[in-house]
Amino acid sequence: MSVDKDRFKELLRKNGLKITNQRVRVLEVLSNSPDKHLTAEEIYELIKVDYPEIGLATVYRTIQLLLELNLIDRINLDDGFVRYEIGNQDDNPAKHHHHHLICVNCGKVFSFEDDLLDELEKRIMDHLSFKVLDHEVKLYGKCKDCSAKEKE
Amino acid sequence: MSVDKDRFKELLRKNGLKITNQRVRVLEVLSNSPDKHLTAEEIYELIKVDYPEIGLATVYRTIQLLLELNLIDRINLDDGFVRYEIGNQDDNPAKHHHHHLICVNCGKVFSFEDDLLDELEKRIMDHLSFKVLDHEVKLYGKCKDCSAKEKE
DNA sequence: TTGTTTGCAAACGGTTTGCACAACG
DNA sequence: CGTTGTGCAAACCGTTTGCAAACAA
Repeated sequence: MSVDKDRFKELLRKNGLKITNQRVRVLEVLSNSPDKHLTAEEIYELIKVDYPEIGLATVYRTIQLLLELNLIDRINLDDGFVRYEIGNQDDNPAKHHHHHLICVNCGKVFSFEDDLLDELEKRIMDHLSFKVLDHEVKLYGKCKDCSAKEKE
Repeated sequence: MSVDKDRFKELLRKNGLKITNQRVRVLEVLSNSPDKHLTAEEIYELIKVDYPEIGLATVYRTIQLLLELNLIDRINLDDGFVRYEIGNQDDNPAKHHHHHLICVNCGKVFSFEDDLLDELEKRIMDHLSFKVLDHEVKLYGKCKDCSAKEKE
């Protein structure tokens, strides 16, 4: 997380952008809750606890910035909110977003890694001449807990 | 398409819903342009050509209805519009949505079928005890035409 | 200092909703 | 006829934007 922050500051400098308290705090909140899939509003509320002066618009603008710098990923669960999570730690761009399991019962989101899609991408490349650069996979179903509860 | 319409009318009747011109027309437009991934606004405009009295709110309400009846699928390309397309013709619910290839250059959307995900789902079931019911896969990349143009 | 960034509030835009009228069954 | 569906316009709500003040470099 401290590593993140340094990389972030360097990235800002490199792009002629200023290092502000607000920007650092947005990144911090996302770094400190990986796998939480926070909405803009949630990020805003979390920062406000220690830094009440921040504005929601700034959070949105910073999220935009972090997306452009490839530091965070956007997830859309089609529930009316766009969510964000800290991206891959390594520098390799355009590589291996993880996938999401969404419980249709309790709404919880689980992440997982799998390289099975590599083969799918190869197949598409061959059959359709479509060069796959990135992918997004969402699986909907019932999580362990909800399945268990159902049996009662 | 005429088959669709009959099945639709039957479904409406079965659920105590009324068969209206507006409902039939929304289904018709979607049936007549499979693989077009129309937005609500586009559906509205298409119907207005022959039926100018229709209201946009009715289109939205009918889309909602068609989703609940499992006759259409929702696709979100994260471009600010939700899109809709006619669903699987066969009656089998919760089975085999196709996947989407989205060209990051020209925005065109291609559909394809692949059952490779079945294995992925099995793997998840085993490892995470998560029961997968449905999935959504989006692959972003460059289509044949855009790749070709780039070489010039 | 000086150009970038921020907070505020107003605007935006796709979607939903309340209501009186229309029309399916 | 009674109940469901429709069109219209207003409301909604997450997100974006314009602008003057605040601040990093």
